[in-house]
Amino acid sequence: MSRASQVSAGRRLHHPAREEILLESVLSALADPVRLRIVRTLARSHHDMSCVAFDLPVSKSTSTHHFRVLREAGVIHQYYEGTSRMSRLREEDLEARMPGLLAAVLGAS
Amino acid sequence: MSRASQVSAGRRLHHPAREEILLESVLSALADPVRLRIVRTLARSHHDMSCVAFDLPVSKSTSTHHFRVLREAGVIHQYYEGTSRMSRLREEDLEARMPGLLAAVLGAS
DNA sequence: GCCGTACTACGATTCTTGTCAAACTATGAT
DNA sequence: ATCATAGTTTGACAAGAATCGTAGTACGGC
Repeated sequence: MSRASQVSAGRRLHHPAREEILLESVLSALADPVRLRIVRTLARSHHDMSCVAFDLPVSKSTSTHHFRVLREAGVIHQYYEGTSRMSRLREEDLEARMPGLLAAVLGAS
Repeated sequence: MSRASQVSAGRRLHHPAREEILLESVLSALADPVRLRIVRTLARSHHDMSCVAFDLPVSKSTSTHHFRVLREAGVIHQYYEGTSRMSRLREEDLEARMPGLLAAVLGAS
């Protein structure tokens, strides 16, 4: 395979465009305790985080699953940096599509 | 059975107290299309509605199920009026527990 | 090239959820 | 008492979601 491919097979990450982010998908994504924890941690940290930095109470493969759900719902953006996969909240996109939602979720008890 | 029981057996409705309303349960409750529709309809109507008034695309028993999920999550309050079961949004309780959430959900595209 | 780290993909399992139909209960009207 | 209306309950089923372990891939360093 040519060197033209910047990212090797199996390393492409799908993200919905801003307009494709759906309320229901976001709500489902946030309705899980593990994923809520990920989102809260990301919001507190103020910088992108690799998956290992989260210390989640589930196995690695389950972690991967939850990050994928968040990414495909449009809640987080992920990109590779070396062997790590970095995550950050898509705050602006979420604010544009459902104003106040993220703040309300993060602010709730 | 004595006349002391105001509401006959099988007609008692459990509602969580305000402090018992949990973010995760509310998010799960709102993450379903049928239930979101119920909530939006209630929010628009500005008065309590009986279940029949919703015209949902599901069977009666499925309706019952969805109203129960909303009630047990603390999203709606229900009470009997004749043979009807009336519903209303618990807007104040939701606002107290997770400020801005309901507005954000209702306001989203 | 080889190794370790970080993550992915697959398959299996188990749990939960949405759905329905059928039978039942409660209420109000006749 | 009978009936119609409105909703409940139960039991079943299918689909989906969360979980795991194992095996695999990608990258960086040696």
